[in-house]
Amino acid sequence: MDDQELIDLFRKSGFKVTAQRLAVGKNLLSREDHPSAEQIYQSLKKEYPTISLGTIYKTVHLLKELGLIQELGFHEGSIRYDSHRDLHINTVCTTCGKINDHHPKNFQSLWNKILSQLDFEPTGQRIDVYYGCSECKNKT
Amino acid sequence: MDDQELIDLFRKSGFKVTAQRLAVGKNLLSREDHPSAEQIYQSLKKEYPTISLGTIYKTVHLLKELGLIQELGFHEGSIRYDSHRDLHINTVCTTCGKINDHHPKNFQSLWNKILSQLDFEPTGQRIDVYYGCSECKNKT
DNA sequence: GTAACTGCAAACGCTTTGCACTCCC
DNA sequence: GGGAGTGCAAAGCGTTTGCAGTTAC
Repeated sequence: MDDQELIDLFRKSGFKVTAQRLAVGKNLLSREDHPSAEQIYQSLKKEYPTISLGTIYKTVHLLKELGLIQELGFHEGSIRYDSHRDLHINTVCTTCGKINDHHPKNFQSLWNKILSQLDFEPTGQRIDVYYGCSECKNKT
Repeated sequence: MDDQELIDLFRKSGFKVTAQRLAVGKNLLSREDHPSAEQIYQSLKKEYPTISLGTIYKTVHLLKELGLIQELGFHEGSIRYDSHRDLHINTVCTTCGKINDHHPKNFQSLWNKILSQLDFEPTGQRIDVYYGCSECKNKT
């Protein structure tokens, strides 16, 4: 999704286009990790020194309403934001908390086989796999 | 897991056996839903009027350390506890928040096919499927 | 011009922590 | 008897809310 599509989406949905919204939207759509609100805030406040954490939260909720991102809650109390709405696995390092997307081969067809046995129509999913990443293992 | 096994597990791991720990453990292992700490507290305070929410949290962390339960964080900020450590899908109603376990046929073998493509050894997983349950749909 | 948005700070809710008292072993 | 565990209340922390000032359109 390029800048213009994002602008059009905001307008089409009846929301004003502001520098802050574009910044948060572009940031989230471009990064591969799954940042927390605080991390988004940190990475934007150099370019937008007056942006506030409150605005990050409000914008992130807006992006979620628009279907652009998914919220992933973790038990340490933090929420991470995932802009990749296609079917994928989140690989989560249980030590450092690093999260990455993963797309196994034939994943869609295998997943469909699993879903075909449910007696309802799913509206979405969240699939996490936990492990210890190589960097964390090497520290021991 | 019966009461004696739970008692033995506490002892074997070097923890004292108290009425509160047994109550929380038995409650969590016996129920099919995935309660929050508050829900566990509510269901126990009739029988144990002096039990505190703090003790629920401490006990739940202990049970997690012992590998008896899994913590599921959700973006509404709540944490739910799941005692079913075997491979399963959590079906989550996005309206009322109801969670149930689901065991599709051949799930283990399909899941193994997916995992075989990862380049690391997973330590666990969390699989949620979101939907609108029939009760919530009927309300509209 | 005006309704929506931002930034700030206070409020919120769930979870954790500290500590004196209690109870298991 | 002694150290681990409980219960209470206060503190912590990420998130939400309220509102005066600002900005998109």
